[in-house]
Amino acid sequence: MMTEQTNASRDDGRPAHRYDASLANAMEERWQAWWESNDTYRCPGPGDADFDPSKPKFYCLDMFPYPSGAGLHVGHPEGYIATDILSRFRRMSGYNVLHPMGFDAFGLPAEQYAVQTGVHPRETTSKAIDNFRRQLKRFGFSYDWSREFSTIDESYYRWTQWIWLKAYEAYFDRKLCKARPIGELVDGLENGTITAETQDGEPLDYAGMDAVERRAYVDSRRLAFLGEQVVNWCSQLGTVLANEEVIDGRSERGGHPVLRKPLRQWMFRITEYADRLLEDLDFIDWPESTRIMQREWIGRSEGARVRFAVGDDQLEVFTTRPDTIFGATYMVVAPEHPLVRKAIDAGAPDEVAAYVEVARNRSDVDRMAEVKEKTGVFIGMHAVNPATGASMPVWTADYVLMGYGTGAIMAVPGHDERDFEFARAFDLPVVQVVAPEDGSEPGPVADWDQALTGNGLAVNSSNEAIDLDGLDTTAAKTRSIEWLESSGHGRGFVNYKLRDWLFSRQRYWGEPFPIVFDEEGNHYPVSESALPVVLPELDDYEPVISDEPTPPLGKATEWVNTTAGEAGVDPSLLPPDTPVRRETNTMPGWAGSCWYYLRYCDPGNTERFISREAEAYWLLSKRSGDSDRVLPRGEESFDAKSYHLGGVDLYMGGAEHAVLHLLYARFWHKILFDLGEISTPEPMGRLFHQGMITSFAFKRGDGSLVPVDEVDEDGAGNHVERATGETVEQIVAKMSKSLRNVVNPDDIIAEYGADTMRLYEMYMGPLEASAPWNTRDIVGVHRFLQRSWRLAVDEETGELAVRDEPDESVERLLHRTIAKVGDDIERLAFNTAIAAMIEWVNEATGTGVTRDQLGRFARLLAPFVPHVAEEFWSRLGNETSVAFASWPEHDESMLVDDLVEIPVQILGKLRSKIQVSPDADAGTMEQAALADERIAELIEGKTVRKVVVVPGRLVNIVAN
RNA sequence: GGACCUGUGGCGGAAUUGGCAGACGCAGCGGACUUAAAAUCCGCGGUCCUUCGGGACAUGUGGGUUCGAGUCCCACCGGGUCCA
Repeated sequence: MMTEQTNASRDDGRPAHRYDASLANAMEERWQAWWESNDTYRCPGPGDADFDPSKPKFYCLDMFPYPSGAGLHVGHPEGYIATDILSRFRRMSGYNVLHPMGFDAFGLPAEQYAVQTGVHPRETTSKAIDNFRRQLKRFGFSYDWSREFSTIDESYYRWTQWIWLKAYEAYFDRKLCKARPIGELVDGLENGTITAETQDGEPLDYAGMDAVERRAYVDSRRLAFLGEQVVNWCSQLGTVLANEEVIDGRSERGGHPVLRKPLRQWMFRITEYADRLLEDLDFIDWPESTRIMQREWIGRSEGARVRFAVGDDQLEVFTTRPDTIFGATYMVVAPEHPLVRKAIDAGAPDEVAAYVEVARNRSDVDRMAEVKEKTGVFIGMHAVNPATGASMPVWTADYVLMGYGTGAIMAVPGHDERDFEFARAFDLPVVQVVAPEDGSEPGPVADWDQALTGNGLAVNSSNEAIDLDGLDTTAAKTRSIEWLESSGHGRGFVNYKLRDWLFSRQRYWGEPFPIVFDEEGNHYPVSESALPVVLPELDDYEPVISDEPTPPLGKATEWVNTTAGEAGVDPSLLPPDTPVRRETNTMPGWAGSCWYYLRYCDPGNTERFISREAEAYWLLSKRSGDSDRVLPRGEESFDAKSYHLGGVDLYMGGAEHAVLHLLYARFWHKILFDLGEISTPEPMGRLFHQGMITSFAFKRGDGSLVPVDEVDEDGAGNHVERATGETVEQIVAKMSKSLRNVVNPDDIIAEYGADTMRLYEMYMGPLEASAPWNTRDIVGVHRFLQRSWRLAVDEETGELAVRDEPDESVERLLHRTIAKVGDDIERLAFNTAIAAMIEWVNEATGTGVTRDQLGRFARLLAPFVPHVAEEFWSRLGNETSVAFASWPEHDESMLVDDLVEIPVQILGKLRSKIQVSPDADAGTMEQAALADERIAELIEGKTVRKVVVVPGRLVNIVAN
């Protein structure tokens, strides 16, 4: 099948056929070309002539990369190598393996780079993609490149727009707890089966609304809706940012200041899905840490909303402790709260306005942090506590955030730590309304040095209408909510930290929204048949730096100002000649990555975003057995007992996406599931985060960093800065340009070959752990490949060199190795799998192997080092790729030795060893142990109190 | 401040269920081959003591459970991540 490899031309005196960098590189490139010309890794799916539906499926997905101009660094491929090993292993075990790759190419960095260089982002992006693809291919990954796409492809973002339209044309039915077409809401409202309500669940009078109000109401219920929100406007980036993208009051990317201002923006009603996003976390095989992060992000808390009278106004608060309402002694509102503005307008002291001005410029993080000094100011108003009738002062303080709950709290200083500290700082009254559960006596409140925050029994909590005294906290909460509801002072309420998802960006390099506005400002969808709405060409895509958001797409005036017919609005919605303005915002960078895993199943489909057949095959997996593929679709509820919730069998990627990307993708997936477009409620059944590859860096005595290439190591293991001769401390740090400790995979491959590089990254340690890159160590796995090569090939002649009869112990160990490597791959424990193969090669070195043994070894190697494996496989006379050879079998009886060595302990300390048959019973082992010469000597004159025997493991004699 | 993860030779790490701690690799040392070196092959290798049989101490520190603890429990110290 392939021509013979030779290195005969070299003149360095080394054997002509030694496995070294030049031989590895030549061989790897030769096999990569062969795979490409034979479509070796093309993966047929439903609808393809050569698709075999009888095989089980395995969908193995990497988080696709954002192709930066800098190219790959050695940290990138770690996860890709791991998934490639598992994909190859599954392929050899008889699975249809879907293992795709593509590029997440819209987004801010490309646009910023384009603005800097003046080159169109499409050009720079496609160059970066070409470079990434070249680098990835050089690793010999078994991706089906025929399925590759980028999120910037029109044939892809057409469907991104289509999915957005689906959300636009849907609402969330709170009774069914799922998305339904918006038409069902309109019908229900018209015939009275659905009651209109606010976002917070307060009823609205739909019948009493005029046509404009009705339209506004229905529009407000869409899953993708236009909301007026206080947004994070970053004038330097020229865009608004999601809360998640703002850290410490600055943009996550670039660290530019962010201004808060109200703006009409496209939003996603992700809050409606809060409970389902929370509940389904229990059923997916994800790292616990990631599920915890998502739970905390969603931040569900049960409690009550309570209304307090403030003069003629009402002040509504959210509290998780409605049972402590009798202990509320003052109120606190966020500095941004409308009541503060009102107080200032009504002539509050100047210090109120001054305080608001200062607080406004502090970041949420600073404000939430436990600071020594509590700050705040009385705004000159009083609220009435509905439980006690007491008049309570209203303060404003920055420890209350406008973004959480209602931006106002009732302060219960006796039972809340921050309220307590605030009350002490400003000499506000403290009242005890909860007694400790254990019956202890906390003494008079004046002597307390901290709040009593735990659960307990209610005290001092009764009036004519309600008596909580003696109830435990849980019962008191329930009782107090009943009273709030019956008395009209409030109601039970579940609050979430999760906010609705701001989905508009004032950027050029993103997906346009398929929507237009008429002259009254009403919005109309572009019909499906008119998709995609293509991003117009612009000569000048620079953002307008201004405090007023001005999307660059506004500059494409001919594109923006069009007619309904031209834009593709359904004529039944709007006459074709109606003048309309296109939406000039674009979608954020997250959009394309929300559903790309679906598209890989059927990337060329022009009729649907994914065919139902492809989706059913690749995404729906039963918990056991694979024959029955009937879909639980339609009105039936999803049967979580029979099916995995998610379709992707393994999703590999960094933990930095634990919340945003993974939450957004789950949300989109659930919308599509509710609308019957796909058949699983979760996108990713199993998630795994590979660790980070770090790098050594060096620190001077004063803490400053020394570039890695300016440090030498002396013989004694000390590190010395070359320029000064001073000893520096070695530390482990993230790879970064400034530390000059970045390693480029191209260099490593040139020096050792891709197989060695793959092996090294997997041998560094457990996949989930971070480990420092150490180029010095690579030679170890390279030598392993050299020894493996020498087992098979005569280094002088290049001929296959095998023996005729197998060596007994080499054969025995090979069976063990096959068993261990298979097990280890299943557990993603590639480091120990490699160690096992090294042990076998060391055992066989000097002894030699047979053709048959080499064939099995080649198949063991195939997932890890596909090029070397393919070479061995081919030299053994096989015509087809080792990628589809079956995984070698092992004989269980070969795993058992005739005799095993058993440690014998006295009082838990190792004293001797005995040889017994592996299935020896406890009695036999005890006898053998006591009969052992050395043991007999040691227990001489002592009483044997007990003998612990673990058959096959050890004997422990308790004697004294 | 809280939650979770983590700590094993000079270094990366192994020990899958409580059962011989340190697999495998790097670096180091010794030997073979070589005029020499590289490469390769073989061997040694936690620390301390030793009469060379072995013994004592060892998985961040201190306690506990157990015949037996790197592994389980409690407290503390250091590192990391997330939340506040």
